[in-house]
Amino acid sequence: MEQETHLTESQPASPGTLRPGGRTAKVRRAVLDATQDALADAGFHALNMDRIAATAGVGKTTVYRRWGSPVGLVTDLLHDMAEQSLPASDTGSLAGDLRTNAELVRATLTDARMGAVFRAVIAAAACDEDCARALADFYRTRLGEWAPVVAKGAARGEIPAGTDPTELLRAVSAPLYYRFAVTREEVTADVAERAVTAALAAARDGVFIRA
Amino acid sequence: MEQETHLTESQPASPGTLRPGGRTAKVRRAVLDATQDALADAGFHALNMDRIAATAGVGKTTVYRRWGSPVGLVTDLLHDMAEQSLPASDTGSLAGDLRTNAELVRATLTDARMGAVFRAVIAAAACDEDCARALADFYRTRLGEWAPVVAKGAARGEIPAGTDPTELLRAVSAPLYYRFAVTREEVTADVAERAVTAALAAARDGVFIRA
DNA sequence: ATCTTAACGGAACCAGTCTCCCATTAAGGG
DNA sequence: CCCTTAATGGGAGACTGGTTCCGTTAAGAT
Repeated sequence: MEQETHLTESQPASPGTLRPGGRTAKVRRAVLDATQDALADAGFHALNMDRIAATAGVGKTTVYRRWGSPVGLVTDLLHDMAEQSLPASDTGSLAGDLRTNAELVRATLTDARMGAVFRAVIAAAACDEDCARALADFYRTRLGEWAPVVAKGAARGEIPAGTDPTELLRAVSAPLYYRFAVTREEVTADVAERAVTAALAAARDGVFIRA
Repeated sequence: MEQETHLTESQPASPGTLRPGGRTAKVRRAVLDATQDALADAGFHALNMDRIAATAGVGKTTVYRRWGSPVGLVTDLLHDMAEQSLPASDTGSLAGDLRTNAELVRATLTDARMGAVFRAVIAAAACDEDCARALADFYRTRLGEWAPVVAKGAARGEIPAGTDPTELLRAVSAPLYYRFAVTREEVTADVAERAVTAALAAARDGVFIRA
């Protein structure tokens, strides 16, 4: 809603888009870094615009003007995270690739810093629609990066043709995130392994064939 | 942390435990109802102790004293929700029972009121350890109620003996909650159906046999 | 090099939240 | 039925987080 506010005022565009040179970019970097730090060691509820401005070494007016609110910060952080994509693996077998994927997700969620960030992001998305959209985009991007892995597996005949790649990938991630965010159980290597095995078993049975 | 505060003071116990007669119980009921209403139509970020007190027709001091903070309210609401258990189904086949379970979860998450409550609860749990524990307890309870359904299915030979009941149930719920809380995709009947089919396929393959 | 103005930053200001104090009500025991 | 005291309730005051104003800095154009 802050976003809307200054758009409807006399401002021609949202700040940072018209003159995104050195200073503006530096400010954004500092603020997003500070945001991630804050989320990592205090969580979303403790996210405070004022403190972010202080640790980023930036005027708090700037933070309020450009991001508007704590969820605004998280939303932009999410956009930033979506931009820096990391490539999918290629172990030669679908099972191997999915195992790598699951292990990557597990490592991220288990990592003290990244785990806290993801927790915060999920909480923020539960509070705000814009943030929810950014989160959805983030995962759409991530799943899209891994989809070719599944397609190749299908081409090799490891799973039936017509299997929906992202559907299989979701099946791998779901048990990990479910434990991480909902039941708050520990996400062990065992859980990741079982997620892969289960998803593959279902895929072989043709459960994920696109309708 | 509020909880701790008045425990360490001169108070002998937390309020409401020593004299839980008519009034105290009535206050709790009113406050928890108001909390659920507030979560349903404004979300967790908008949860406000002051307003809760007003709509519950209760002094705000009472709300602060007994619950301390918004997460405190949600935590207690969660305990309350865990207490009112609803029984598992018995359609005669494991597939049927799991389908009922998945459909129940889907209906809950899709329902405007309950969906909002669950979203809020997940957000709150991401912010606070006590609340996280309460959430974990809630699901431990729920899964425990449905475990017999799986055991009976195993006894009937629909899935291998030694299958971990709650593990199978988690596999059914995970894709629904993953979409609901993480990727924020729509939780359709189709998704629920596929979750059941996939979980069953994996179970038949012995993926969920207890180590 | 100079100019225009987008974007930043400091400080005062305002508002909504929480806390504390003390009077009032009623639960549970005799 | 009465007494003790747990628990509630109203209101004043403090505090923190957010907003606005206006002067300053430097990006991008000429």
